[in-house]
Amino acid sequence: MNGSDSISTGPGSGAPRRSDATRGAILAAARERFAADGYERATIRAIAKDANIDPSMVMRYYRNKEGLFAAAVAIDLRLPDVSGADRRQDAGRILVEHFLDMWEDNEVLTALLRVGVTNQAGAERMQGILRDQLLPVARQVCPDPEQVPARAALMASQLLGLALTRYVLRMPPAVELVRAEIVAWLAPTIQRYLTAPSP
Amino acid sequence: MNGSDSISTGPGSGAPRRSDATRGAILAAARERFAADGYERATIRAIAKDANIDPSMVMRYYRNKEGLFAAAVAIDLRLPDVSGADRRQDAGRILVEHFLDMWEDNEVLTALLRVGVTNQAGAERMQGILRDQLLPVARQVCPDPEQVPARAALMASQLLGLALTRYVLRMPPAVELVRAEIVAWLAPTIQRYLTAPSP
DNA sequence: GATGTTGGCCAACGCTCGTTGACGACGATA
DNA sequence: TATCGTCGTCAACGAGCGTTGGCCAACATC
Repeated sequence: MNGSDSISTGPGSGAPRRSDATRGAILAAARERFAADGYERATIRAIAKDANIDPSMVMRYYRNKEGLFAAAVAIDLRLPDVSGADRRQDAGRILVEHFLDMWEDNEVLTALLRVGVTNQAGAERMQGILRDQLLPVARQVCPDPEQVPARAALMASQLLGLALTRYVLRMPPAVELVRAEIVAWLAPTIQRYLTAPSP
Repeated sequence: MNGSDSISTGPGSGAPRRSDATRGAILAAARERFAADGYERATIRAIAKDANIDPSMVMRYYRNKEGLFAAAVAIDLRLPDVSGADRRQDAGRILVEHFLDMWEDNEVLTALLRVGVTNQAGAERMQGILRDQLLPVARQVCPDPEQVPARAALMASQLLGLALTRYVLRMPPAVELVRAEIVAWLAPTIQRYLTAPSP
């Protein structure tokens, strides 16, 4: 009936289709290419070849390249709750560890960062994540509600900066840092940005 | 005589030429486009149009797109000396203020960051800047020589993270921070990354 | 077994890109 | 004034891009 039924961006949109495997292969290939090459150089043709299907299938399932990107980088950071009195003073460490977990096994984040830098839609997606996911966390632990956006932005600057130097630019000294070092250095920074009195 | 004489990447390569104005216009337009659009979307044609000349002139003067990029993003951070005993304890503030100065009036840095994220040559250029310019500064103030690379990388992560969120992604809360706030929040972070005992 | 729907491939479109080479106009030098 | 290197334009090339539409085979439904 509805023509747009055949365009889906995720689960929960009806019965399983025979093409679900192909759709998944396309999404997986797209994430990999977007992460490795950025928006412009990740071509539909290359993604289709990775997924072993014809480029026209990508258009059928995701309408156009923008739709494919939107479907490929749907992200839930699954940020932990840090509102408890005991966890509040550990928020920095908890958040840094969580971010490292997310980045290490999730190429979607690399894709999003790479694309966000050169693509308006990608940048807006990242702004949305800051607003909808990072800001609420800051609100949990930050004393003054008025300072929440600024503190969330500071936290984002340090966490994204680490991701940038380590996972995207791959600067050797940043790559060589081991997990424990990163946590030990960054956790106090994040903790201070979130809870320390305004300097 | 030498054909490659006509391809120059900067001053000091001989007598002034009649085409110096054009060369400069091309470089200025290239910087603007690379900063605004990244490597792929900054087309030679668009740059040439901005400079009011024919695209083929760009090729004649800079050989190809890669050569143009290399010429456009030659960067000297002009990092201040922080080796004096009195300045050493102020290194964080001095460096943060210097970085803000550099970023605010210098679109070359935005260009380099935008391109570094999606282009291998750009990424290598940034690695070179970390190695040749940031690392020596860390060496001036860092107690243990063995820790210099790690500490420089931490400093880079915070400074580039700020540039990323504020000047490239333009996340609203990061844009709204005023200069004094940024210095007050980031200076202690940088100072700690450089001089605090290993945690 | 006929019919309609879905999954997939193929060939082509219009467009833009980086790049090339031929050619004319200008200005310095002799 | 004649010559020659420099500056600039114009038209075109081959390639790759996103995207489209037609076609065929496999499946589901009756």
